[in-house]
Amino acid sequence: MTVDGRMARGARTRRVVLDGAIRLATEEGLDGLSLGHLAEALGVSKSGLFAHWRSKEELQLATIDRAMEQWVTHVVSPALTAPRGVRRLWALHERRIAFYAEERLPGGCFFANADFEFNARPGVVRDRLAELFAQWMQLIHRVATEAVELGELRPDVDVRQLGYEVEAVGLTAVMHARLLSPEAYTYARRAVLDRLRALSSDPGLLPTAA
Amino acid sequence: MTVDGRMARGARTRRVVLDGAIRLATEEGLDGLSLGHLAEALGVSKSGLFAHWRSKEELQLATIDRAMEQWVTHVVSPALTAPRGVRRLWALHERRIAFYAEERLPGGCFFANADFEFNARPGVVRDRLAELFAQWMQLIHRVATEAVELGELRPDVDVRQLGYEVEAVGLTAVMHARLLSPEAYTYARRAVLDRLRALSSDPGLLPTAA
DNA sequence: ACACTAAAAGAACGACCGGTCGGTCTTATT
DNA sequence: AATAAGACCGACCGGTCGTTCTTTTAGTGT
Repeated sequence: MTVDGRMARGARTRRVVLDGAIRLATEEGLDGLSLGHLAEALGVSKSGLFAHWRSKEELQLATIDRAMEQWVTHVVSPALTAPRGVRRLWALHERRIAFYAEERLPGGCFFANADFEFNARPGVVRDRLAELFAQWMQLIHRVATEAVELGELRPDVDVRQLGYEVEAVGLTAVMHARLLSPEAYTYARRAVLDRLRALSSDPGLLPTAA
Repeated sequence: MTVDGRMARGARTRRVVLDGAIRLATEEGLDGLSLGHLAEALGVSKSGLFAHWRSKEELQLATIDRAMEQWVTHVVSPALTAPRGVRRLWALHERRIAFYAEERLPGGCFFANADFEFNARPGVVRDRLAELFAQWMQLIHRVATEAVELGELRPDVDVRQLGYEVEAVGLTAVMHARLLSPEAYTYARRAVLDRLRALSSDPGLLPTAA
């Protein structure tokens, strides 16, 4: 198995550009981001970007997919090491808040920002964001359902309702923390922890305080 | 008391322009909004806008203040007709969700969108948004505190924690409803109603179902 | 009728936008 | 050694951005 050095170089560039695009997009918006700024921030030429993506929209779609890869790496995968059930649901929320609090991205949450930016802008970018959002909610629902099936959450729990609440508390955290007070992270942890403990058949599975 | 027709005309124009700016900003973003688009949508000239605001930033600030007036008119004031206490807190949330569900604005919630757009953009616009956000949270805290003092909410309720949860559930509703499913409004109502009923000394003050 | 004032339009500006083009350099194929 | 392919650049395109300057229009007071 030989590696084509040209292709490898291109792949490396694409990764670097997309990571830069994610960072810049959290600050300027996914659409507000200009190719000139991006190229300048990365020390490449604007036209060089078009060698890898044929339009700004294509670059936006690639950026979204790359951001999801990062999200899976830093949030989803670590959470999946927790045992199935209520502990995994808690881990998912806990990891998300931790990811925000680490401030790995300069402008908060890529998806939260993009979802609010594009929820009223028809087009393929909005559609892709909606699709990934649906997948994310399905993940939450699945993990919650497992907790119910394992008997760790009360059988009358509405997983859609619970999923909405967990998502809402998590989504708000970054913005609230950045615009008003970092205490938001504490509130976000406690809100979900208290809720899950209240719905648990064995609260001992969860930590006592956030 | 005589009215100068010229000034009255100017004031009317300002109101019309700001209302248009609010609507357009929910779709294109408060910064993404261009003066050309705004002028065209209103059937006025771009330069005419500068007769009333000296820069785009000034217009953005005026738009924010006008949006807050609308928010007070449609959400806060109606909610304040409810009796002090837990019913008023519920009314505040209920009115907010209703305002979203009415789809009075074409692009969702002006403040939610703007807060996510500007939370990483230093400047006077961000500062003004943060200030209004703080005031809004203070209103929630005050109404919740009244409910505790009246004995309608359990005395050990942390109003900051509760306020965060109410705000999170409300903030998420529009985006979730628009991007994924209008059921979000139902979840948003039930989440807060269940929470308030659970913390109430007399759940009979609140409706039984959302 | 006239001067005065505020509102609004028109034309133009430099800067920047997304995007195209011809070309160079590097690497792989034959 | 010749050829092809991919990565990347500088120059440039038409168009739009926020902003300014000049002019016209509409309404007020004498």
